[in-house]
Amino acid sequence: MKPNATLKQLSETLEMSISTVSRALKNHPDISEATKQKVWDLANMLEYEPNTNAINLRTNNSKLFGLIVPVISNYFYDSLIASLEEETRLHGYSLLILQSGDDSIVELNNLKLCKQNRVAGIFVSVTIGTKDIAPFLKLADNDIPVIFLDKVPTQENCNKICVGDAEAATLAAKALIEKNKKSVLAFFGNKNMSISQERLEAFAHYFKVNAPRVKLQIEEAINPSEAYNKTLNSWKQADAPDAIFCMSDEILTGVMKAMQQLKLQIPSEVGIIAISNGFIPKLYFPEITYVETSGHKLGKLAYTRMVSCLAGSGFTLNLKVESLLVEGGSL
Amino acid sequence: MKPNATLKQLSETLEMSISTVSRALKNHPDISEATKQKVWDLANMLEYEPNTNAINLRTNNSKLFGLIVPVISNYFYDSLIASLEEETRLHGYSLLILQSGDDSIVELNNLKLCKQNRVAGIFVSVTIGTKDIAPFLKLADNDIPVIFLDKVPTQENCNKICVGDAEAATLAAKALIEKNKKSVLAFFGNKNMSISQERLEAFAHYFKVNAPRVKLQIEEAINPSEAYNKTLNSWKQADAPDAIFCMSDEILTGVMKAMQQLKLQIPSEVGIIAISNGFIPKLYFPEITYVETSGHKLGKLAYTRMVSCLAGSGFTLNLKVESLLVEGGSL
DNA sequence: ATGAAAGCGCTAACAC
DNA sequence: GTGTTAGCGCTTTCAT
Repeated sequence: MKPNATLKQLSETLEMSISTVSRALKNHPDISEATKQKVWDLANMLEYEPNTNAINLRTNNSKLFGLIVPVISNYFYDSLIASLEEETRLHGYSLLILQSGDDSIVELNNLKLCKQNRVAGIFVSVTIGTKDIAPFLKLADNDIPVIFLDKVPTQENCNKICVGDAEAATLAAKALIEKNKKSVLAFFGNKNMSISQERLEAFAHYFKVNAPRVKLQIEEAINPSEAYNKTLNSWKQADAPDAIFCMSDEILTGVMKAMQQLKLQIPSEVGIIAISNGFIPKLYFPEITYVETSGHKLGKLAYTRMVSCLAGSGFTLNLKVESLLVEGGSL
Repeated sequence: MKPNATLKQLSETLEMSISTVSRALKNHPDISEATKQKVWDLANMLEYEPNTNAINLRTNNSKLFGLIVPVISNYFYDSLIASLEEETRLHGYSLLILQSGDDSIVELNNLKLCKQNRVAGIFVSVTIGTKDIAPFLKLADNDIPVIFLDKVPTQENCNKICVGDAEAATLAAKALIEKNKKSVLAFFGNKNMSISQERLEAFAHYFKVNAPRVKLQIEEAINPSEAYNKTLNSWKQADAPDAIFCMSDEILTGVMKAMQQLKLQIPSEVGIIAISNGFIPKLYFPEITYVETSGHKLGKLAYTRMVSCLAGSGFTLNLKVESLLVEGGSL
């Protein structure tokens, strides 16, 4: 067990003061080239690595962000996380990633962990059961920015970055109408989630205004198998739909499984469109037409917003990442 | 900007010494109940949170592990990471997750970050280009265990946890033979990766020994579209295979896209079997039969091994997570 | 150009 | 049962 090298150790063997060594290592202009050289040589030889804990303690700030998400392994979050991790790392920060498992108690514990680690800022995608966001907002007192991502609270006075739910749903509705679909089976997720509500409202509204005669069958599907079963049921009825809209990848997978079972031809017998991150739609033939809601873009945007907040942006902002239609061959 | 509460602050307003406060907060038996009560009350009121940096500095150890992976967003890693994060967190540790982007320079930088943060141990899945693992092995000098995961180096003298490549491939081969398949198209990934080599070798060997008359067509597919194209090509030939083996999810997605395009009936016209984490196979109808290589199990096993190492297990170990056949309806 | 010294927040050995 | 003290590794002000 060889302990890590320290400034003290370097200073002793070099017979210099700790401050000189410290300055040399950060290329302080006051230090002579000769001294720097000696210091660097020994530091390299001993594989000196500065102790982040000591630095953070001394300087009272850290290059660490916290990220709290319901779960890492998910159609959407994995790309969001990947993007956020990369963005922070490339800017000299690290990311402490914590899963809440969609449990608000765990979420609060994770928040505590972030505080104890004196993170410089927090990104959080709240659980479905998070009612009280006061614990998060209180961080503002300590100048710790909090950026809510994707699953955001309904309150107004906070920084939020989300997918443009209404915009995405509207784009999908528009595409369906343009393809002249007459009977659309539309799946939305858990009714209690704002994401479902907003997508549903915008979707239904667009049809009402622009194509009131299209038959709209709205269904709730809280998981793939529910989407699967409800799709199969629809084809047991007399008048099957000529298009299906899937609010999420989760739903899309269930629907597509049913499509395969029913051996339906896409798009000739039935058109499919989804709102998605883009990975799942590309698994099928033909590839599914989808409105992209990019986790990657969301991560980048969130980081940018964090930087502004750190720089002292006083107000709160509600940002949306733009959606766009990606044509597959399914509609 | 309200700074965080400190022991000093508490001790001053309570007119006690810092050590008393510190002891009270950790329920040291020496401290009277009355004192503890007072301390806790104030601590709660002021939302005192111990400063992890100070603790780590003082105690010279941290409750932090590092995890270095090529990429977070991946068929396999996301579940591995999720499992590892959960496991560590439930045991009081945090996980610093770093992506190398499959770049060995970045990987080395990430390693440095881990050192600077004085992590208690490191999990790493090396990049495809990582030749020299000396920088990792050197951590043993500092009593920092290193556990290689999944993508492991070929050297022997290190702790490795991987999927049982040979076992998984053998199980798949066995299943194909039992189903009496006569002509198998088998896809393997990048030939330079040990994972491909080991799976291929075991697979081919099992056929050679147990069913030498089965026609085996071995193909390399380094991404989904290559698997897709080569599958399409196979059906342009006169004698199409009666089964396809996919070494990975990545390959499976390409193959299945081709299946849909060719409108082949599974399993009547062609049987499919894959080695997979389990998510992708369940997207299709019928669900794909696969040999499970679980990222979840791998994560748990890795954590367990880390604990042993921390407890002083001197030797190195090469552990494999068991594979098992999961029957879908595709074979 | 270099050094001395204080102090970040905390723990723990040693007093009493 | 509580207080005193030293020190973890580092930065930074103030001297020289």
